[in-house]
Amino acid sequence: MSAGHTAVTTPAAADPVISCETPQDECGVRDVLDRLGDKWSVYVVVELASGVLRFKELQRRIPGDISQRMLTVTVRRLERDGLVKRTVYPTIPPQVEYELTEMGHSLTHLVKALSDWSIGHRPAIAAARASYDAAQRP
Amino acid sequence: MSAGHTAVTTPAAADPVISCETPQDECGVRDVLDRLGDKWSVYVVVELASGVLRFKELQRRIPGDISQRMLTVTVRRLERDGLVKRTVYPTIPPQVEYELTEMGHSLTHLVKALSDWSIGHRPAIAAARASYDAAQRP
DNA sequence: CTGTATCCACAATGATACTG
DNA sequence: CAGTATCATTGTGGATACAG
Repeated sequence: MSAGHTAVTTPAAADPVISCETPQDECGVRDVLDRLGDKWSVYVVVELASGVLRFKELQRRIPGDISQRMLTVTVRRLERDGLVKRTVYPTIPPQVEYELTEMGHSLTHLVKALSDWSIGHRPAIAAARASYDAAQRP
Repeated sequence: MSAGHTAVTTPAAADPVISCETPQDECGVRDVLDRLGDKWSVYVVVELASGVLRFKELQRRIPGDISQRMLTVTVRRLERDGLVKRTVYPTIPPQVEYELTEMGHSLTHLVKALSDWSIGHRPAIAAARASYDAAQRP
């Protein structure tokens, strides 16, 4: 080990949660996180998890009033990432169907786990926030 | 079923990934997603997963050069949510240790799953993007 | 060392109007 | 219906200076 700095908090350095070749690497986790992190992608995946939907129907089902523009942007990104398949029927009026790809469906399991965790820990998080806020404003 | 609109894409409406009381509800999933979605929280959780770390050491380990300000903001949010415990030793110079709470550690499993999925599907996502981009620019 | 306080740049989102 | 284009607004993050 290199000397030269205090060893006060030399950490366990146990099993890393994300293992990369280089420490400064992100292993592409950010790619997925960016998609999960934007405001609407998760909801699109969630809605499409149960079946094929047209644009307008998808828009109606997503909680929180997603704008036409943002739904377009979001499904395009998901399509580009290979998570969503877009099928255009050249009818009048136009009809476009969206569905998850196989990879998209595999993400569903993660979203489900995320959802379960969120719901399960919601009270604890709320309590922690209340406690923290109370401590900050005596 | 209500008549009045085409039943072209009546979806399966199978098992919902996220089940809420009201369709417009989010079940607090967004609370967690907001934390997972910001630029640094996941990396803080990842680094703290392997042990206790001081501020500066945490900053050094996080990939991508997090600024002092953003690290402070991030750990404060995590602390408020009850995911991180902050311990201050009133020494000179000051010494502050960060560690995951039990709840924080439980999140680690999710992050691990996320990481695994990301790494596993990284090539597929890259291929999908390349394919999509190629199709857009003939 | 571990912060806090400002100010600033830019990306993400939203509102609106228009089109095939 | 399913978009695209444009503009306005907001949120998030980064740079910097300063403090206990």
